Amino acid sequence: MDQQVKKKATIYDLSVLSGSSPSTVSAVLNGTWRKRRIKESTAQAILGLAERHQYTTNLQARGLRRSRSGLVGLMLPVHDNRYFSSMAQTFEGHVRSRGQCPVVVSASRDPEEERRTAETLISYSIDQLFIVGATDPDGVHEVCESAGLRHINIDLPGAKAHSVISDNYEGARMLTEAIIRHFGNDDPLRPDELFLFGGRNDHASRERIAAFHATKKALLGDDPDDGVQSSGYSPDITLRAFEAFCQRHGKLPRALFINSSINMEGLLRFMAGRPAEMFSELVVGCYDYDPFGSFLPFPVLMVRQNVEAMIAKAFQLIDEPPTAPQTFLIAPELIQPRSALKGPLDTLKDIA
Amino acid sequence: MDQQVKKKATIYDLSVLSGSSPSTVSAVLNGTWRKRRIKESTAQAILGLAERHQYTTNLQARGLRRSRSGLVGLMLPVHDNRYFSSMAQTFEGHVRSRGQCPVVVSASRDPEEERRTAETLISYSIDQLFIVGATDPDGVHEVCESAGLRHINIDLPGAKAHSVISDNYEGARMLTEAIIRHFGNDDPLRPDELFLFGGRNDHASRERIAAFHATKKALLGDDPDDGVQSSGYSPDITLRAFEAFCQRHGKLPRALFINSSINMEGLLRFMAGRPAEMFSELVVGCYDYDPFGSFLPFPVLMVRQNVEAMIAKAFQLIDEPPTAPQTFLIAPELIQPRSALKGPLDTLKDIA
DNA sequence: TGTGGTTGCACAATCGATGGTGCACCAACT
DNA sequence: AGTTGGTGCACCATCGATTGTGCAACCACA
Repeated sequence: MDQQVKKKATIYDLSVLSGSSPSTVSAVLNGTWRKRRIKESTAQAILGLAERHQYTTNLQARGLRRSRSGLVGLMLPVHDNRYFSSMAQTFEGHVRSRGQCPVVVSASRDPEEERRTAETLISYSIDQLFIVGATDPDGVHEVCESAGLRHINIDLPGAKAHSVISDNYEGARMLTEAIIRHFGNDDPLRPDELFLFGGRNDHASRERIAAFHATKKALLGDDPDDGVQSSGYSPDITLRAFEAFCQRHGKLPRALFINSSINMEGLLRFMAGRPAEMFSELVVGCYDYDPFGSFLPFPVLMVRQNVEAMIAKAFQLIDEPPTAPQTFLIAPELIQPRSALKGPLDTLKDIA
Repeated sequence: MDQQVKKKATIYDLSVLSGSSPSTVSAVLNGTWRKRRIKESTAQAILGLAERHQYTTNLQARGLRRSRSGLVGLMLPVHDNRYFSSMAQTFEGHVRSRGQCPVVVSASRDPEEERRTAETLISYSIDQLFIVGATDPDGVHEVCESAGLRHINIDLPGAKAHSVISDNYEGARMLTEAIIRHFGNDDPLRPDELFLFGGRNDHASRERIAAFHATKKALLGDDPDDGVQSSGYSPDITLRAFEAFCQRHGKLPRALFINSSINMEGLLRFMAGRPAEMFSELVVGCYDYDPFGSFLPFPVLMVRQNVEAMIAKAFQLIDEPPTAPQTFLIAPELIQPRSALKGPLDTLKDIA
C-alpha cells in the first residue's frame, strides 16, 4: 500500500537515494554509462534502485532534450478498412521491433486535415512519418520538409518524397484479364458488359482505369466511353452510381471491375434488399482483398496488394540517405474467388 | 526559399522579434493572455509574428511543463478487424472534436504487452487511456492507477475501473434464438445440430456461451456437452476446430454460432478449397458484424455491437469524478442476413 | 617528488514552454 | 501629498532528462 497517487520517481529522486549525481543516474538508466566510465557497481546499485522504485523515463523530457521522441507515425486515410488496418498491423510490428512506439492516426482523405495532422505529430517531435494514401502527399511533404522530418509516401505517390506503391497498372491489368477470361469462350463477355465502378482522380485510380481500358480494348476489341463510373471512395456514392446505372440500363452489367473494397461496400448496399437472384450471374473483380469479400455468392476475383512488402520497403527507404524522389512499385497478387489468406494477425500467438 | 532545415521558431525567437518577454509570448500563443492582462495590440503583434514565422508550439515542452500531453490513447487487441478498426475510427472523431490528439496502438491480446504498452504511453504523459478488449484489464489498471492516469475498459470488463461493454448475454440470446427460429417449424433444428465455435475464457465469451446454452436449452430442450468448441481468437485454431469436427461427425452441423468475426475467418479458411455445395444448407450466426460477412452464400445472422454508443459512454464516464468501478452494458443489435449498414466512414465527406 | 595517464564521477547549461509573483506606471480620489 | 486600485508586463523557477566539460583521486613510472 504505497501512497495512492505517488509521483513517479525521477532521476533526481534516484540521485538522492543513491548518492550519485543526476547525470550519473541518467547515464546508467539510458545505457550510456560505460561510455561515461561509470563503475559497474555504481551502475548496478542505481539499476536496483530504479527497479525497486519502478522508475520509468519521462519520455517527454527526454524527447525535449533530444528533440526527438521515439514515436513513429503512420497516417492513414481511414482505419475502418481491411487494407489500411492491415497496414497498421504490419507497421506496428516493424516499429516495435525497432524499439520505438507506433502511433497510428487517420486524416480522412482531407488535404487540410492531412497537413494539420502532420503538423501535430511534428509538434510531438515524431522521428518518422509514413504517409499512406494521402490525397495531397506533396502538401504533407512541405510540412515535413520544413521540419526536417523523414517521411515517405505509401499507396499513393508524391512527387517530392520517395513513394512505395502497389503496381496498380499491372494489378488492374491482371484483374481485368481474369474477369474477361472467367467467362471462357462459350459465352464470352462483350465490351458493353464490363464496367468499372469507383475511383477518383488519384494516381491509383488513374492507373487502374488506364489498365482497365487498355486490357478491355486488347481482349474485347473495344471499350465504350461510359465504361467507367467514378464514385470516389464512398460506399454511398457508389450505391447511387449503381442505382443510376440500373435506372439507365434496366439491370447491372454481367461483370464489374470495382476500384476498391470501399466501393465494394457500395455494391453491398445495392444488394441489400434486392433479390439474390439479381446477382447470381454476376462476376466481380475487386481491387483490394477482403477475406469475407472473397466468398460472396458470385465469383469475386480480388487483387491483394502486398502490404508486408510495401511496409518493409518503406522502412528500408526511410533509413537510407536521401536521394532524388523515386517511386517504387510493389507487385500485387491476383486472388481467386473463395480464398481465405493469412494476414498479419496470423503472426500473433493465440491460445484456444 | 528559406533555409532548408531552419530550426523551428520558439517563443524565445518571437520574444526577441517582438520585444516582449517569453512569458508574454507564451501567454499570447496559448490563449491565456487576457487572463494575464496583456494588451490587445501586443497580442495581435505577437500573433502576427507567429503566423509569419510559422510558429508551432513544441508540445513535448508544453507536455513536460504541464505533465500532460494532449494525447489520448486507445489500446486495441489488434487493428486488422472491422470491429476494432471501427472503434478506432469512432474514437478518433471524439478525440479530435475535443481538440486532442488520438493515438491508437495495439497490444496483441498479450497481458505483458498490454502492460508495457500502457507504460510506454504513460511515459509520454497521455491524458487518458481507453483500454479495449484487454486480456488483463486489471493488470493494465495497476499500471494506470499508479501513474494517476484516467482510464476505462471497453469491450472486456475489469474489476478495478469502469467498464463499458456490449450486452453479450442478451446479444448471444438474440442470436441463438434467431438461428433457431430461422429454421421454422417445417424442419426444426435439433439440439445436436447447432454448435458454437470460437471463444476463450474471457468475460464476453463466457456470457455468450452461457446465453447460447440457456437459449438452446429453452428453445430446443437440450444442449449436449460438446456443443461448444473453444478456439480462441485465432482463425487458424478455428479452422482446425472445424476440421476436427468434420473428422468426428463426417460433416458440419446445420447451424453454427460463431463467437467473433475472427473465428468466422476460420470458417472461411475451412470453406476455401471445399465445394460450395457443402455449405449451401448452412445457417450461421456470428457475434460481430462485418458488411461482407453479411452477404456470404448462406444466411448469416450477425450481432452488431453498438460501437458508437460504447465509445460515447466511455468518454462520458472517463470525465466524471471517480466512483466505485461499475460495468455498463450497451445493447447490441441483431442484423439480418444481407444487410449493409452505415459505419463511421459514412460521416466523412467524399467527392466522386 | 614530479609528471602523465587513467578512472569515476559531478557540475551546469540546455531543450521550450508555463505560471506564480512582483513591480513600475498611471489615474483617481481623499 | 499620499493612498488606492487598476494595467501591462517582466522575472524566474520549474518540468525531467541529456551531454559537454572539468577535475579530484589514484596509480605508475622516471
